[in-house]
Amino acid sequence: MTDFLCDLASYNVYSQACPARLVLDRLADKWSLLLMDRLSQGPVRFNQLRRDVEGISQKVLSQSLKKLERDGLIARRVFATVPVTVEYTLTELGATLSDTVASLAHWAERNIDAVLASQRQYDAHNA
Amino acid sequence: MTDFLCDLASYNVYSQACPARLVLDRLADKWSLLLMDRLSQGPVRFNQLRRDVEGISQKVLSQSLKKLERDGLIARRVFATVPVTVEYTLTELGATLSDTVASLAHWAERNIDAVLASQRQYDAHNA
DNA sequence: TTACTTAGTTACCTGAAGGAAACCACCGCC
DNA sequence: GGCGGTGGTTTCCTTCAGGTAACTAAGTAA
Repeated sequence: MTDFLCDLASYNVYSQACPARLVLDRLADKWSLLLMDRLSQGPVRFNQLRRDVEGISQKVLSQSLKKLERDGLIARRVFATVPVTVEYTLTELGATLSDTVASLAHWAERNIDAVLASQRQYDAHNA
Repeated sequence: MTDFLCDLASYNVYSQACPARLVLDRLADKWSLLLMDRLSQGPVRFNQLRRDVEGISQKVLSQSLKKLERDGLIARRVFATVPVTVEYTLTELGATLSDTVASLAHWAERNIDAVLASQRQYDAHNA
């Protein structure tokens, strides 16, 4: 079994050692995709993100942003205003990912009804 | 702040109540994306999946497949062979998602080096 | 002087995800 | 009779992501 995804780099996402799994794992948390999607619309400040992405706590927002920044997907810029302003933007690298992220979120939006219907049917069948 | 993703359905992915978050959360576990990607290449049996997707345990594989089936993304077919054969395939709904999933995994593969480099730089800077 | 804003950090706690290992039934093979 | 393969379930345990709440610090406005 081979996979086109990893052949060129002689990696295999299905392999435990494949570093691409790190990327997948990073995005596979509760908030990263949502934050990436929000930032794809333009620069946003910390508290604005916190208000926009409902339900995220200050701590987790801070942690998530740090991880995304460490991965080079977003950039953090501090402005010496009063009070201090911190602006987050997608990097070029992050921007290359945003289309995919958007299409994922877009898919969720378009197909949520089908998914919910399937869940109801499944639950009814196994009741 | 509005989002093109949810406007038509009067949903908002950033809203806690948006059901699309359910989909995002479902995919945001350790194995779902990997399993979807593996199944996008064609039908696979249980133990074949287990062998291919390195590191997944029998229990978690079983659980993940059930959830994906419940969501209508994959189908389970039992063949009365000896020993019994169980084959998993993407549904039509699942197939519409596989392109996006593949592009996400593909992105990870192409850009893993940039991500790892960014991590090293970040860690060096904050040492 | 009190309160509010900015952007965080820290401590504590809990639930759920996931790993390990054993167990099940069925059957073929040798 | 014991081993291997099929496809699971169950139990137990641990880890960690994430939630809550309090705290910091600097400055502004009432």
